[in-house]
Amino acid sequence: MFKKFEGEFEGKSAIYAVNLGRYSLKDTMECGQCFRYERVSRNDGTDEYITVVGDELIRVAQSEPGELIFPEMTSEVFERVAVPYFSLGRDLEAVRQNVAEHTDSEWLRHAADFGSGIAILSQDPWETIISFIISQNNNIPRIRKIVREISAEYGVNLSIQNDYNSCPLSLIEGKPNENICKACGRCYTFPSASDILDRPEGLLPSKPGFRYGYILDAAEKIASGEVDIAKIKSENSYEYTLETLKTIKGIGDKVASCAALFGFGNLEAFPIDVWMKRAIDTYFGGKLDHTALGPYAGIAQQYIFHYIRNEEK
DNA sequence: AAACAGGCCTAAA
DNA sequence: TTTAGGCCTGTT
Repeated sequence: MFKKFEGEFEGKSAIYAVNLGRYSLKDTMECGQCFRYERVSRNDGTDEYITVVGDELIRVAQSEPGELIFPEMTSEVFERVAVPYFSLGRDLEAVRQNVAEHTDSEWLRHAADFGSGIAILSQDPWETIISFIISQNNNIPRIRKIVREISAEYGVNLSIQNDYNSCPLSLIEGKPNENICKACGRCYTFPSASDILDRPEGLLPSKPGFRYGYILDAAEKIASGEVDIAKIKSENSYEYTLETLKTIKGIGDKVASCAALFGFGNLEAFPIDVWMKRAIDTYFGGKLDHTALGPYAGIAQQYIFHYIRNEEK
């Protein structure tokens, strides 16, 4: 189990989380499960990630194995936001082992070892739904751009509100500036469903294309309660999550299973996209029964995805 | 410049 | 029940 202690970082108070095993901040943030982070190179050669989780602007860096630093964070925010979001309580080695026990594939066991530093983030379900609607027939840089622009259009600028000096451009400019921040767009909260319904045309500048109607349908069904996020959570059933989400226009198996895995904590969810199809064809003889992979099948999916994208090439 | 990008919808067999 | 086109936009 990880340990927390309060310390200093660059002359300011910070939270340290240690004893995190093989936790890899880079692999966790960049394996494709989230779209709202910014990587900033620090003077000491390490990378810092800046992201917005709910109403909190989060800075985090990994300076050495098994240790994360959260600069300018209070203990309260750490416990309430960072621990669940970054899934710090999960024993990653136990997950890797569980996946290894559920497969005969030597290749998968190797991929699991390679990706054992990946943690599944606990992202906001609504934001996850919209993000993965946007992801369809799209590439990652553009997904990130659209999500960022929607946030800047509707959201609250936490950089200014909290008087942080932590957004990438403000570090250069000296302090947050409304105009610069609007152009940067990286420190804004994500809008609620009703924010979008109040002014749907605010989506247009980000050019979501044919996904525009899908986003609106999701906003309508969720704002009206026709799709009830709290109920999906309390049911805690992968099947129920999938079937409910798929009533939203523009959500099929792939998008629904991504939202289930990354937003609702259904760790047995196994999203199958073009990359997974290729991997299954190449390494599993064209068929893979993911239900046999156990309670962490979704993490096995991340191992596979991460491996083929980072090791093979 | 045609094809493709971490899909889904609709229409037609 | 399965299959083919089309779809916004941006990039190569």
